[in-house]
Amino acid sequence: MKYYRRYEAGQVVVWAGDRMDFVGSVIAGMAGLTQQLEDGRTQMVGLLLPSDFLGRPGRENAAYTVTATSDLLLCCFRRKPFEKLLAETPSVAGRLLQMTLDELDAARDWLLLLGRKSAREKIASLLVILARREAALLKRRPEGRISLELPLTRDAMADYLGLTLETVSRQVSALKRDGVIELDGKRRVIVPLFERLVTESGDDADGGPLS
Amino acid sequence: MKYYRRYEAGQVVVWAGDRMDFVGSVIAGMAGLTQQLEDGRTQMVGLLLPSDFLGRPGRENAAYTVTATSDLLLCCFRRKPFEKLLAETPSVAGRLLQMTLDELDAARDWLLLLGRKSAREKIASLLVILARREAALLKRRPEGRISLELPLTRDAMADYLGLTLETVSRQVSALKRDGVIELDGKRRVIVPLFERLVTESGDDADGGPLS
DNA sequence: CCAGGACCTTGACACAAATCAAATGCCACA
DNA sequence: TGTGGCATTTGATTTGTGTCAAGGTCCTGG
Repeated sequence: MKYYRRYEAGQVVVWAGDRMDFVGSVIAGMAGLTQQLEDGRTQMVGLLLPSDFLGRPGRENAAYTVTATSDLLLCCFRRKPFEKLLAETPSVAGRLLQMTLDELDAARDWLLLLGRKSAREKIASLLVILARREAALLKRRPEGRISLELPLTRDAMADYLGLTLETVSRQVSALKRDGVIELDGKRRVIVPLFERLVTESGDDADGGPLS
Repeated sequence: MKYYRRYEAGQVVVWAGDRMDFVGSVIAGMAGLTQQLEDGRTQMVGLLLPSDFLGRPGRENAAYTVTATSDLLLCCFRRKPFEKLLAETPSVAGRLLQMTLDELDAARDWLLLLGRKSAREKIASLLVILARREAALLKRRPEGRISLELPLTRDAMADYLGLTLETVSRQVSALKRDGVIELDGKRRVIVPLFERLVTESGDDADGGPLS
């Protein structure tokens, strides 16, 4: 009933509209949920990091295209048995409800970002979120000097932030020039002072309790 | 345990951060969930229409400010008893999970709108959504000539669409000039051909099954 | 009937980000 | 050691939307 699936960076896990008869959760790596208009404009609408849930119980066909943005390891269950488990085990249903509500909150924060933030604030916000997510797995809170993995191409970042890849590149360069971040290769970012990055992100919320 | 609350257009139901010890569902009217950056930039992150659920079980304090955008009638339950009911009645929990998943899908469609659509497409999309929601309550599918209520000020529309109220006004005028819509007063919109409006909205999806 | 205010529309101009176009760096592989 | 391919950076220019400002419409209450 439980099994693993592995994908390389760039591989598609499922296409929007295709039948999907498993659900799963991310063990390692990162995946993006993507929507498109017919003329090709693309928006990433979800970022799946380790511990995130993939799939929707009670739905036959995937609503979004899921792509591995880095090498990805999923822990999967066949959908039907999982739905049975869900119906029979209130604690599992309750857990899934809480996770879904958290995702909804995250999506709503993202609405604020897409609707009202400048390009520079968007980039800073993305880095803040990745840092917080990474720290949360270790039950820590990011502060001071930190280093973080950026398992996304400029293009994927642009799709996530509602920008073009040129604008992403320019703003990353600008943040580097202003000393907010340093780059170690293309995919590792050093943040000399996390609090500075949070200021640049526009929202001064402290990231909430460590739940 | 169950009771009603009534609000006038413009009234605040709860402020973000305030204690909220009830949950509820919308009977009539419309409400908006709103987020803000400290410098005052505002983004509406949810639109509550009749049948929508308000509040989050297991959370003491409201995450968003809720404002009635038109006269509003809520059916409310005290939060604690509701949480007890939720824990004891799997069918209620299941129903709430489905509703939350639907809201998440709606939020994700909204991400695409905010990230990638032009101002004109945003306005058209909002009208399409309102028309579909109104029709769905009557188990119908909008087509041909339709008329719909617009229980939002230009300012609220701007907050929802990630635009300024001036741009909203200009684009509404442009859609009228191009014959896509007609106005009957400030708050009632006639759509001579719904399919045309859908084309203007950018996504050619047919709105899915009538579920 | 007029005054005041809330909401909306329109115009002129500014600016952030998109678009179009090269150039550069980097890595795998012959 | 070179070569081709790909992601990224940088530059020049355009454009859609924001900003600032003025004027209009409609409703309410004196």
